[in-house]
Amino acid sequence: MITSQTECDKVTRLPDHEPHSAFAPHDHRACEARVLDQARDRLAANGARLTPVRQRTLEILLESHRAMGAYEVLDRLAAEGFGRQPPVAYRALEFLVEHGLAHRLQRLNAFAACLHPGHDHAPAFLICRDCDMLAELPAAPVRDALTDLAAESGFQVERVTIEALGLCPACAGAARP
Amino acid sequence: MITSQTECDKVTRLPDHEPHSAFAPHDHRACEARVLDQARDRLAANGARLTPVRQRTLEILLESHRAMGAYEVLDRLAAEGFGRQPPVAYRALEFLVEHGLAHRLQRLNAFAACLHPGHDHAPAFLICRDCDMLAELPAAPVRDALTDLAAESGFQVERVTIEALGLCPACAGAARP
DNA sequence: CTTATTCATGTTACATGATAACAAGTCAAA
DNA sequence: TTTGACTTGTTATCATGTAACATGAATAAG
Ligand SMILES: [Zn+2]
Ligand SMILES: [Zn+2]
Ligand SMILES: [Zn+2]
Ligand SMILES: [Zn+2]
Repeated sequence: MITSQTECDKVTRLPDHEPHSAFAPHDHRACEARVLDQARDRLAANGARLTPVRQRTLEILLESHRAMGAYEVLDRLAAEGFGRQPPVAYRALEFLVEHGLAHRLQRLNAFAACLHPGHDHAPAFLICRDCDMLAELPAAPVRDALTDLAAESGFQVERVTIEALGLCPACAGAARP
Repeated sequence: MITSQTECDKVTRLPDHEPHSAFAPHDHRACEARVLDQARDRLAANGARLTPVRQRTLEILLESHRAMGAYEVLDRLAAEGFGRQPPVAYRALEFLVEHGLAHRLQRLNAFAACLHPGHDHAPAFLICRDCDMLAELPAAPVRDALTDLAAESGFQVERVTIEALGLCPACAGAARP
């Protein structure tokens, strides 16, 4: 494990790194390219290799702001000539998660590309129950509230999972016009 | 679905309902009996039936302050003469969750008895990575922090999962003497 | 350059988690 | 007492996740 739970969270104030929420309309090509670049930098810094399967896995995750199941990823990889057995996908996904390039969504048993891989972070997730879109949120305030509460009973928090299910702006608007 | 996300959270200030954290040493027999009683009351109020499988499932969950996998519960049920097929356990567990008598732990793919079933609530969970013990925490402050953050991007939060992994007081003490 | 070592990729086989669909039994209201 | 809702059980199948092992590629020593 290389990433740390300590989150930067300055990221939301740096337009270059986090220009908008995933929910806001945006140039997604640029979004993909930017993340891929940052990912490459980060791996180089860590001395880890972005091999073809790994890169392709990241690209597949990056195609949309949605979480994908491991088998969905595997089907894509297999169709492109990579191995067709589960460990192929799980290993690539695990690698990406370990290096902070993807997140695992516990509620969904699924994975999603990290949108600001330049920073170690443990974000909160907003998952739209209607369109499956996903956004990362700087979780520091939320996490701190939890860590404080836990400390009252002597519990030492190490890793936190914060996932919200609900309606994204678009779907909320469509439901109630 | 009968339970609501709206949490009472007054519960921690009512010694009768939440005398102590699950981590603190306590008379667990009394703990079990109290929860079982409250569960009965609640089901009666809802017009739902606590059938033998359901009661036994709840009792099994209540034996420890740990989360149990569905198949672990199933093995126990089967050994006591109930059905030995997965739906037997999943249905009982689903019933308990629907009526606010048990929680599902997303990180663990497991279930745990609710410790204060007298109130609708969506607590945060503290999970000890060493001894697997589990505690419920009133999550209102944490949840509110998240709901506010989400609102800034126009997202409407409906359900929230908050689970922390770390060390309980006992295990933290043992690790660093 | 060659060999040793590590890391990456692929496989098979299996373990664990979850649900669909159907049959039979139970219970209470009409 | 019959109806209809609910409960329990089954079989069968799907979904998710790993262990263990063999082969191949990249890197590091020698
Ligand atoms: Zn984008
Ligand atoms: Zn949506
Ligand atoms: Zn107890
Ligand atoms: Zn512990």
